[in-house]
Amino acid sequence: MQFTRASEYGVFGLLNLARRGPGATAMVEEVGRQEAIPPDFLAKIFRALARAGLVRSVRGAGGGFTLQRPPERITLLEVVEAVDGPIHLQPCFDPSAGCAFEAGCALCEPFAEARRLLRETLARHTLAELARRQSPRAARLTAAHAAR
Amino acid sequence: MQFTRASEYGVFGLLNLARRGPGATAMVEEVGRQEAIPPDFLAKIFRALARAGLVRSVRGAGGGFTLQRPPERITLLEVVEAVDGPIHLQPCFDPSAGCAFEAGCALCEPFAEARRLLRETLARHTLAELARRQSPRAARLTAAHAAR
DNA sequence: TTCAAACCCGACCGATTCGGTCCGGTTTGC
DNA sequence: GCAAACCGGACCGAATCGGTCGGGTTTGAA
Repeated sequence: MQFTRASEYGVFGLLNLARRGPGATAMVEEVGRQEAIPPDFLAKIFRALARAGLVRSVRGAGGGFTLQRPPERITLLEVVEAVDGPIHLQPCFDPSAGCAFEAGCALCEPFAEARRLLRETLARHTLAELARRQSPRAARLTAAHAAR
Repeated sequence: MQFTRASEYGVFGLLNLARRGPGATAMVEEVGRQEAIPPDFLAKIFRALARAGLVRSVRGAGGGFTLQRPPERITLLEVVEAVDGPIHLQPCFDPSAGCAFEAGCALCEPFAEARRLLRETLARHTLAELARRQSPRAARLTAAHAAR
């Protein structure tokens, strides 16, 4: 019952872009280094974010990634769903599985409610808000390491 | 981002017990048949529920399982956490993993909030309430099958 | 006292997902 | 035309999921 590391990395990656200010472009390599995320993996994640329209890719030399929208208009929910796919708490909520919301299933309602609340909560937080109190991950990691 | 089938089965299994009335004992085999759950798998799940104190096992001939508490005092949250383990939305919330709630991590707060809400929502629903509108799963499945 | 019913524990298994890595291809700026 | 950067997808080892199975223990009843 967890989100994946990929979606977490996705958030960190986008926050890194957000901190650079409006319209800034950065390479995956650099973002990955600063956030302590394997660059090849982050590249894959950014491609998913690009497909979801959260980020724009600029190909060729001097290229990189830019936020497609201002960070106050990108929510945590959008990021995690772009990377992990839509949130379904129950196997049977996934339409590709067979459940079909059987009539008389008492579980559907509570889980649907929980799902709605979870998504609303994540949707309330924007990248702009998070960026305000988020330092680069690599710096935090070395700080934590030093503290031991 | 889902609960497992095992926790879903756990709820169905306990609801089956609840519908039998206070103090009733039933064998895994029978519950499994009525709820269309592989009995060996359900047995494993019931053992987890027994370890969590939600259910009491009676060994030997004529044995089976009984609810350890009245169904109005068993919540959905307890059942799913007994089977799936505690809910952690982020990898880093799991103390066995390495994260340690690094200072400056903007993600911790929103995810902690989401987790709290999710758990509260699941905790609001009791087996008694669910049982009131829950028919056995096998019956629902054959009904759904017939409808096609 | 013996037998069978029922749970207990843990090993195992195939399929899928996770977390990454890598490689060949394409686009672009210089 | 060359190098920089993204693109797509194949691949890989480890872990998890959804079960299954076999052998052991407890218990009631004949």
